[in-house]
Amino acid sequence: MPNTFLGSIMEYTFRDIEKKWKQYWEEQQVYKVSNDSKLPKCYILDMFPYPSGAGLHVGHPLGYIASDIYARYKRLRGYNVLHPMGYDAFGLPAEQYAIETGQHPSVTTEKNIARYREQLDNIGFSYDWSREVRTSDPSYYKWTQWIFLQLFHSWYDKKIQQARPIEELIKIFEKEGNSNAPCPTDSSFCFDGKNWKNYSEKEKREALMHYRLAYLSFAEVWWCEALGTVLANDEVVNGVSERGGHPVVRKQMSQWFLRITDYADRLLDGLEHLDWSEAMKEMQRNWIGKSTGADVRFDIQDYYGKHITVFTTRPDTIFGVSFMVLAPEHALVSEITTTQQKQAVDEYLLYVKSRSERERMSDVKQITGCFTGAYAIHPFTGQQLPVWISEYVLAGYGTGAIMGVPAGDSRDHAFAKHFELPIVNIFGKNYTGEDAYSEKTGVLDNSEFLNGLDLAKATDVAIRAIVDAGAGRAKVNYKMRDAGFSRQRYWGEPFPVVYIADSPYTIDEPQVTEYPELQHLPVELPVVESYSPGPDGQGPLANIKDWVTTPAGPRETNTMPGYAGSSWYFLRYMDPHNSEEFAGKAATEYWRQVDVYVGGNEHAVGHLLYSRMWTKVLHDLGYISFQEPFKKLVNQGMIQGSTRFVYRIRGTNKFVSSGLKKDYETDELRADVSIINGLELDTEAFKKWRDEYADAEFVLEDGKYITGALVEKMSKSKYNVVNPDDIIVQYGADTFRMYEMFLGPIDVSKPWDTKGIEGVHRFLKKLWRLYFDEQKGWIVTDEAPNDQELRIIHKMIKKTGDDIEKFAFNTAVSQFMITVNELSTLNCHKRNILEALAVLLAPFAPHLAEELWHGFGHESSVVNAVFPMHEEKYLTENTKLYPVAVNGKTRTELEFSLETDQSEIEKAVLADETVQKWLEGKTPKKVIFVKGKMINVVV
RNA sequence: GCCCUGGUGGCGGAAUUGGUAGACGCGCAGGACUUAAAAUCCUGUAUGCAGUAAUGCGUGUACGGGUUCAAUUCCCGUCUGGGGCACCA
Repeated sequence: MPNTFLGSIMEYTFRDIEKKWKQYWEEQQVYKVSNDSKLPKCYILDMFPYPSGAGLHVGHPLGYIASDIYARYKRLRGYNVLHPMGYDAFGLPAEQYAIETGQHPSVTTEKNIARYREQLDNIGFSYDWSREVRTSDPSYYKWTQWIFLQLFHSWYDKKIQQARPIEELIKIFEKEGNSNAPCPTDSSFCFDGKNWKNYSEKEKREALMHYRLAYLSFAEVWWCEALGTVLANDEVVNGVSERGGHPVVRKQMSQWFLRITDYADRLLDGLEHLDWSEAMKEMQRNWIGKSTGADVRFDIQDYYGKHITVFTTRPDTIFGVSFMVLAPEHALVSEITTTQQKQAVDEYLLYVKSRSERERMSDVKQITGCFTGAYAIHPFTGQQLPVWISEYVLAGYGTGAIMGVPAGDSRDHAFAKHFELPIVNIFGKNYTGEDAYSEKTGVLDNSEFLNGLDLAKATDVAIRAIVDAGAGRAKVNYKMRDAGFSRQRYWGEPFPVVYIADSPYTIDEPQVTEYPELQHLPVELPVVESYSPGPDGQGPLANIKDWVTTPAGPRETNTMPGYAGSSWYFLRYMDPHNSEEFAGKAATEYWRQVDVYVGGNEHAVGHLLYSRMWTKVLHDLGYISFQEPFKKLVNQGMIQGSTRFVYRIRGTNKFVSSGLKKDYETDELRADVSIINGLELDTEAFKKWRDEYADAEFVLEDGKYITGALVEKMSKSKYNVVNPDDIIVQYGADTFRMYEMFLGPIDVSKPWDTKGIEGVHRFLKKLWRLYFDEQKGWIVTDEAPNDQELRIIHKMIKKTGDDIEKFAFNTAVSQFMITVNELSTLNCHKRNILEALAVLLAPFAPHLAEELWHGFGHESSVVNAVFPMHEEKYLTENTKLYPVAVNGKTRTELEFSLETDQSEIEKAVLADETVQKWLEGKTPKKVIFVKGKMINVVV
């Protein structure tokens, strides 16, 4: 075999090899995917990244490498594989950076993307870059806006559990009002056909707003007076703004919402058929938080016709109520608070305004609240119940009010104890007086007609009684709330909305048609000079008069949130250059769902729920024929950083090695991982690292400076970031890819350790030497393989296939090492074995595999090779060395044929010398024999 | 606080369905080759005790219980690391 393709150097020269084949792939367009193929399809998708200014660190590509291996494997198995990549390019950090540096987000984003691309290309992915999408590209967000229009023009028909066009709802309203399509947010809002016809245009639109899937309503945001802007949760730290530490308060603002709650049941039920981890499904179930119970109405004393409605999952405990608690934001608070209590309530409200929802839920030990002075009336006993407000009741959950049942709920119990409110024991002996009894077993007491009833059965009886008394109804409640869809920001999709007489109209509505210039999609984000917030908490767009002002009326100045563009991007990859539709029907019908979706589990609820909702909406409206976006989901864990510490003797510029630090009073400081080899600090590099350390002195141990180490999140500020580019320069992309996979299971977090990569690199060099000799060059022979060699390669074939299917890449890499070790020991250089090995290697180390593949004389890329088949006959063994245990402890090993039956084995085992010794003359009770596994003698 | 998830040698990790715990790699120690180094190769490496040794016996998968002939694996409780909790993406 000629070895001219490599010149005379016969070492593993990964730099040349990788450069050569990257160029070849590019020239041959081997990763270009067609929508027109007879092959079965497979759609493998990575969660696209937000292109941050910091670039990729070694943690980011973990999932990308895994999906790339899977994608390459599927191609070898004969699939037409769609494996695209793009950028989630809108987001807060770019805008923040713009505020700080004055650079336009589109400029910095462009720069960051170029950097990401360069880093991604380094790693040798098989992406079809001709399909790249960017959410901030007008040709992309045109369709994000278009989907928003569909949401605006649709409502959810509960009867058929499907979204329908809003025109159909208008026809229903004209005919019969809303009796058959009750208002999703306010069941008391009723009208008939006649009412409808008499409504003004404005009233009609307000009524419809209660039904639209994208609608305008009010929500609280963090408002910072000093900065004159709305802040993200992230930007609020310990109750003050992160920038400047200014005070912040919750403030009501007009916001767009998506009516995701209408889809709650379908989002819940749809989980059943998804190939996602149980944990991930469970998180979504908890987020949706479906619970069944009852709405119960309590009249308010001295306020005729006013009542407090509570949602409870425990109507069976209705006789245990001894007080009521409203959320501080509850609309009734201002109405029912008595003059005597007003000051106290106002003070309490002020306190609550500064508290985040998180704090309110977390601080269970700190009990706060305030009496309103008002009383509610128990619907059965007529008893007076004091009405309190407290931060532990959240306005957004249920009805924003609860009935206090101290004997049955631990928070109510703590509240009653703290404020010395009465506790009614309705559980007999089960309630001890110490803690609430929250089990659902036992019998009720002190509960009138429920007395003696089993708790499990009492719920239905109680609900019936509540309904009969006209005091409420059975109710299903969801913890999930509608999704806030407005951001007071610049760097996001503008809404295709204008306000006419203060009412929002989308640009495709008839009222706007007289202004054709307004009807154009996309509504492009205007170029701005400044990113400072607009007046009254509006976003920066409000400052651009030219843009805001249109002949029809002012534009909406909010922009869409980060998840808008990412909720449907997987559809765009199918047909990324389509200018007529978000994606053509032929394309969506061919590619359909994503077969495997790989990404971090931090997206467990947000992104994954919104994508599922958008897919269902597009399905309901007839645009696509499937209703789940991601069939199988694989979550990758994080690669953590390994931070290094140096110890400075207090008040000096002298640093003491880790082992000696106990002798001094020291300060622990982070040092950059790049100037530390293992644990040993390069003291000269350290001096150069920062000016302040230029004349640092060191106290060494054994002539070395040993640093301290800690595993934590990889981040720039912790100086523990490792850049894949550096690793690739030193070891090559193939080593990097295999090492990332070798680190451990894909789904768990593990620390990065640059030292360990040597092992994988050594392995690739060892593999190389099966094919090449340093002096002789290509040494593969046509000699026929023997049985032992065949067994090795077939075991390898089976293991690789099985492991890739399971996403168990770490064990696949181990198996490669075992195989190469075995073949090296056997001095095997046979084509029959090594050609198959090269193909198996292709998904993991594509550059090296391509080199080897061409070494065999192939003209086409290994990407298009065929994955070898394993043959069972090489895998079956006919004898087994059984571990033999006495009373569960392994004492010896005996070899038997797999055909040997139990009685024969028993005989042989009991005759064995070692077994005899451990039996100590006793007769065995029984012998447990598991064929192919083990033998256990029980005495 | 609530929800999800992890905890196995000095380190990353392996272990079909409950069936020989520690595969593979790093690190470390010793050796070969070399003037030397790098590279490469070989040997050993959970731990305690006994033994010159081969080896033998005991302990051991965060901790405490339980089920089982047999538990890293199943059940109950405790401790602890990580992620999410609705405007970071």
